[in-house]
Amino acid sequence: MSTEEKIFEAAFKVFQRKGFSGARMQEIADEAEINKAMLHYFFRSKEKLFEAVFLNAFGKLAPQVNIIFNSEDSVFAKIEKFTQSYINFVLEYPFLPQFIVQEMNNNSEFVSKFLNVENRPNPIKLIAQIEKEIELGIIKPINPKQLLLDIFSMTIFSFAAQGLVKGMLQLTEEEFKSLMIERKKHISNHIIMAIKNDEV
Amino acid sequence: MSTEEKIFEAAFKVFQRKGFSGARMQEIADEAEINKAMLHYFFRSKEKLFEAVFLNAFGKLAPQVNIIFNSEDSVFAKIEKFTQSYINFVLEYPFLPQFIVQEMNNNSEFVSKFLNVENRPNPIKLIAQIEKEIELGIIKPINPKQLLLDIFSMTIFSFAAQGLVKGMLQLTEEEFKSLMIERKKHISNHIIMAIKNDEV
DNA sequence: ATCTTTGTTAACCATTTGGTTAATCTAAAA
DNA sequence: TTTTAGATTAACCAAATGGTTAACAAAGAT
Repeated sequence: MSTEEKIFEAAFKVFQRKGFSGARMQEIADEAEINKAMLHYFFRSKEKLFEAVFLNAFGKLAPQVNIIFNSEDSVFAKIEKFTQSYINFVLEYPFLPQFIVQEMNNNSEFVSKFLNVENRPNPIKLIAQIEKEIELGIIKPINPKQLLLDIFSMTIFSFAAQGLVKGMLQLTEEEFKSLMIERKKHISNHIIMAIKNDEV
Repeated sequence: MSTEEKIFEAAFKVFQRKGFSGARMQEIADEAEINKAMLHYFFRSKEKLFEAVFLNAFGKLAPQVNIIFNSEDSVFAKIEKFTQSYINFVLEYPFLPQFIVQEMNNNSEFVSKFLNVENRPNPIKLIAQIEKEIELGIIKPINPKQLLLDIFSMTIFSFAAQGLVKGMLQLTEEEFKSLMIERKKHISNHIIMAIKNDEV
């Protein structure tokens, strides 16, 4: 592994567990087992290094989301696929959601950058599709934005607020993980149950 | 307002928008329009000041939650009351959820302290009640912890991940707020719709 | 063989930051 | 009126922190 890669991976870890302002350049250097000057040699500044890490983290999630959101599937199928694949993915990077949510809250300057990235999660097509399926009587009348919030809330929250969730429900790491695995099926069931139009 | 109160309120603001490691003692002093030495005169250290602020923030939410969770209402009524009152409250302190979630993720040392606080949100009684109502055929079979996660996710997420939500849905402050007001009714409708047992 | 580019290190630097101190002020108690 | 206890300030301090530099090593290129 090249020095640059070592730095990047170390920064990825440290920024994730400490956030931007909590992270220390020296700690990243130690984690990477290289001299601190190398951080600046390859990435110029803490901001640039963070930006690289954040963009990479964001870039891991966004395309997945878009592929599903913009496919030809029905809304129900999209909900199933999204929740399943999102949780599967995130179980391997359990601190990504926390990290992204936190830094999008704290660094509003950054936010605007990523909103203009072409591959950002873009729900407009899905919103239109929801409206259509409501007209067709497949889905109960609902504000599509609320539905989107429901989907994101139910999938992302448990990971983004891990500390709170584990604390409140008194969960060990193991219990949390198996609850999340169960949750994969639960979420889509729950949402579809709530919005399916049963009227004849 | 006493100097101590001024400091506390300023710290409340600054910690909320910057987090523990992002906040600066000087910034808090400036916000309070007092000399920085007064912070240490009244609160000894940054940690102690933060602890006071965090405990207070947490204490604003926890009792409300418990009163509702441990009342004699039905589960459906509790869900309605909780989502309504939580969102009402949080609309006045829109950055509290973000703050609590973030710091419970970042300062695991703190977490244990608040878990032992007597007034912490304690869902065991509600869990038992959910199990009972499932047996009675009022609620569909469901893991009560998943239902709790659903409730918390749907109410807290939009506030805790405001940056992400506003960014993704391209919402102005106004639009966000009115969406949250609409959400007050939406959440309980949605959840009850999903878990109500319609079988005869 | 030597020159040049790239990688690497230790020591160093300026600034920031949490925290302290000693002097001063204020107001109430004695 | 004098004492005294708490409140307030400016100046100061040591440690931490992001960042730089100059010397040096390694590896290609000529």
